Amino acid sequence: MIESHMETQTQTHSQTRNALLERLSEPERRALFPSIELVEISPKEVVYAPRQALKYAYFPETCVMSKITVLEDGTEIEAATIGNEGMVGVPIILAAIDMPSKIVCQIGGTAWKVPAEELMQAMETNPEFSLVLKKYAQALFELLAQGTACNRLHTIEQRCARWLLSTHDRVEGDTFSLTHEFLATMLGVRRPGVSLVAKSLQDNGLVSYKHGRMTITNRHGLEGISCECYAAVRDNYGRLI
Amino acid sequence: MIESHMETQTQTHSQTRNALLERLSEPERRALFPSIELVEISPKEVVYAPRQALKYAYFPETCVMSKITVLEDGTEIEAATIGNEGMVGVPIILAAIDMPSKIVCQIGGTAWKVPAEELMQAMETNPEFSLVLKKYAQALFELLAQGTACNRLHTIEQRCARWLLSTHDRVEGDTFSLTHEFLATMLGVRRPGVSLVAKSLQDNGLVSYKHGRMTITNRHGLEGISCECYAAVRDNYGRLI
DNA sequence: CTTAGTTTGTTCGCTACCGAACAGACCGCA
DNA sequence: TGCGGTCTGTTCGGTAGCGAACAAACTAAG
Repeated sequence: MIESHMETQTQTHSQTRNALLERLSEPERRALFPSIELVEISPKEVVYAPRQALKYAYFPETCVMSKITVLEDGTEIEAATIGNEGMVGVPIILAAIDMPSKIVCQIGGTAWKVPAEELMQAMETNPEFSLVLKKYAQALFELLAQGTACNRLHTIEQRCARWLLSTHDRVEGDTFSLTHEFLATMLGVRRPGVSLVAKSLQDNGLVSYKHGRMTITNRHGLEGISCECYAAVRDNYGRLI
Repeated sequence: MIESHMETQTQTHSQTRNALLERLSEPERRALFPSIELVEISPKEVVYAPRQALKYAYFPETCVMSKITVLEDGTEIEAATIGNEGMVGVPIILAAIDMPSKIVCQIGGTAWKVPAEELMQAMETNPEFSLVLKKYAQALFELLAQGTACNRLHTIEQRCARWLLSTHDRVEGDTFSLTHEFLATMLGVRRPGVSLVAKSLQDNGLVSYKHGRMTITNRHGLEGISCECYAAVRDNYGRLI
């Protein structure tokens, strides 16, 4: 449905709006991924539950997903944000059939869905694309390493700003759906903690929000508030890809 | 020097005491890694500074290394522990020429040193070994994801116990060199915080220490104190390798 | 054995954040 | 237009851990 809709609007998928897929020409994409499919993913949708078989990789276009660590008591906390700059399913290229993490959709939107076998086959047949995916895996690897430091050493405000910036980078426009409750879970803090910070950001004109809609009104200001982790991760990605 | 010493003691290196290298037969190892070398690494030695060219991979035998995230203000904090179960240099197999993290030796000992080119070549020529390294990369990947949650949500005591257990797994015997100061840096906390916890562990007979020497006296007890992250990471490694 | 350097013990006041709870505001739906 | 559910504002007391500082214990080297 979405597929045919897009067909008429774009040049028969010559644009994927995903940084990794864009490294392939349209004929290469068609050849490597005969079963590729554009799907719509809804907010809160669980794309992969822990230990669920990794049958597909997803290359986000306009959606944003999160890699979530789930603890025994059910507590969830975000480990990584994945959007149009990357892919869900790095473990597939590392020969895993499943993973302990959970993948949840943060911000609804579209993503390209590719069967795991086709992805693995593509790694074999196309060395250039294989290289791109490996470098993305490396970027994600170092993102997680930065996250361990960030979660331990930075304040809610800093991490909140970081999260807003990296989500803003991945969505269209300046407004997206986001509740304090949800952000609190992602950051691993209490909801009132986020509310307090959010109010302060709004009072300072950096963001504006109302009942589940967040708008970034001053990116530059947020960058000043954010911890260095935002820039560190972005720059490392830029160096690699 | 170490090389010739070992030659006389072991069956000409038929035993590597590294879980990953052990997946190769001795002839395979000789063929794949003509330049492999057993080296001694000293405590506190910086094996890789941030952004230093990744010329060698290291497969620890008796040493224990740490992947460290370095922040702009110079603060350091451990992201992962690497010992005889794994390797230093996963980014090499992900086509990186360097990385933002730092690699430091925690506990001195021996490691097998392999030129990056030989490792990359081995990935090409030996699919089974390539698979093992990919799976280890995946294990490390999920270890970092667990670490983001752990650093945010678990107490000093829990993380302290986790660290002691995972180091204990990687060294010979129950005693190793470790100061509170050093452990505090690894965990990203103050030194008195560690001293307090350490004293409590000692009072409860779980460990015993004096002036830079730590002895694990009750592993089982430590496992009870530790957060779930120790077991989660260990089990995930076990499933993969 | 002495001394200098390292390691550990312990204290202080302070702050960020927690867990819980409740009130008010907003929004979609009947 | 009102009602019920969702979202945000705000408060409370409590605690884990911070930063700084200093004292005591140990150990190695001369």
